[in-house]
Amino acid sequence: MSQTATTSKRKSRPRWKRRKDARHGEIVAAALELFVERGYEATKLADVARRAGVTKGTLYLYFDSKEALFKAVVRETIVPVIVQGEALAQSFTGSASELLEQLVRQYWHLVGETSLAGIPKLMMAEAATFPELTRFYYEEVVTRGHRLMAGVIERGVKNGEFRPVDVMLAAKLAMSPLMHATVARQAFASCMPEGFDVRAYLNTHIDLYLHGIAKP
Amino acid sequence: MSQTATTSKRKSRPRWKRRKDARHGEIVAAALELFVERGYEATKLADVARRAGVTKGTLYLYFDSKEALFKAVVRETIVPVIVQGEALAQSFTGSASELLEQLVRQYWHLVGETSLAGIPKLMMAEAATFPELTRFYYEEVVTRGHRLMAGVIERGVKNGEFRPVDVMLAAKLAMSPLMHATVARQAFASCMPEGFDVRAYLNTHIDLYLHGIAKP
DNA sequence: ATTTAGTTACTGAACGGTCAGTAAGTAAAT
DNA sequence: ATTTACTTACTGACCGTTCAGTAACTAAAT
Repeated sequence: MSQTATTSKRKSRPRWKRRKDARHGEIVAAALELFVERGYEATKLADVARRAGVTKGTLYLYFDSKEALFKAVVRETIVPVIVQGEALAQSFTGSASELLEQLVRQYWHLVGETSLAGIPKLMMAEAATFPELTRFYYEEVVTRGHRLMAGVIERGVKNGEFRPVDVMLAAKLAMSPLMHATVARQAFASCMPEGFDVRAYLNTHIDLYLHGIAKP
Repeated sequence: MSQTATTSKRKSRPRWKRRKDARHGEIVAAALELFVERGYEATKLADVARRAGVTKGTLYLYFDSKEALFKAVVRETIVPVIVQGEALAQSFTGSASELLEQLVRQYWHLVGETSLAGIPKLMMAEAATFPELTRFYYEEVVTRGHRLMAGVIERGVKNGEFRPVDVMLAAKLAMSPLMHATVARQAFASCMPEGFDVRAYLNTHIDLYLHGIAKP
């Protein structure tokens, strides 16, 4: 114990910095990772804090409770994706088939292969525990996503590309292989050594689906 | 307080009964319900015990630990379903299209609308926490289910009913709308007042899928 | 039949580790 | 010198697990 613990000696760069603006986002990002990895209950706030580069007490300067942090994670990370999808559909000028394919691929690009892929699994797992958040998610993400896809299919039905179908059901069936792949990949990642070929899976889905719905 | 608590007076029926043979199954059933409702961590053994009609201590006469109980729940409830599916495929004599439709409907009959519907959601949610159980589930349920369906599709390809496709991918795509519906219904039950029409969903899936894979 | 000695399924209370939340104190910034 | 972002040390409740004790049952002995 020579002089290590002495604070008297200046010069050593500060042990921590004040970074008010950055903390919120960093904590949410850290929490997202851990909630996805371990689930809500099994995630310890001390671990979230460490991964975010702060200590537990700091979390409570930015979030009221563990539950509030969880809700922030879901609300702040998922909605932007839907907005992008809606923007794509808005600006697209090609056929309904092409747009449907674009949306499927964009979903995978923006969600399936990013850290957001954990959110659907997380919501499924914790839905019963947070009814109010679940309603938010169901309306602002699930239903909104289905409506987006239903609009595309309706376009296709109206212009004669697609058979007349229940557009809402057809929309759900266009999405469900994506959703299930997203969730299953999270859960069974360790069981799929060099995991299953997503590109081929998406191609086959698009192929089968468009054949299935196409007018004969 | 007339004479209720007196033990001196015989005739009052016993406060509890010895029912060794029934306990195991009753505890597993209670645990399944609660694990599905609340997730593994949030499920308290005291609640499991109460629902099973015993006390906490009794659980430890039948299971070594909370984790052991969880594993027993998954292993003992899900495997029989696969066995039934394989039996159906074995004995079936009609076309591949008809068998595929039968399997889809039977899955929903045996899993989707029974208490077993909670298991897939549970496994997705807790997979990361129990790697060894997850491997078991992935091999004995997921992969086995996919192989079953792949066999049916291969039949259809060989006898000319279906287009030549990657049978394993096509199998996954036949199952994924079912799996996703199973999980989503568990999670969003409260958000779907008088929930979505499963019969129509299945019909549309079968229709779109068989049109998609049929030889032109 | 009734007593009695023995077995075991089950209870209930207590223990000890864990962790969300808190508050007093410290150091960075202005 | 003052403010405040952040740390550190602490608390209280919760819950999985344990185990000494008890009540239900069994059958041998009378």
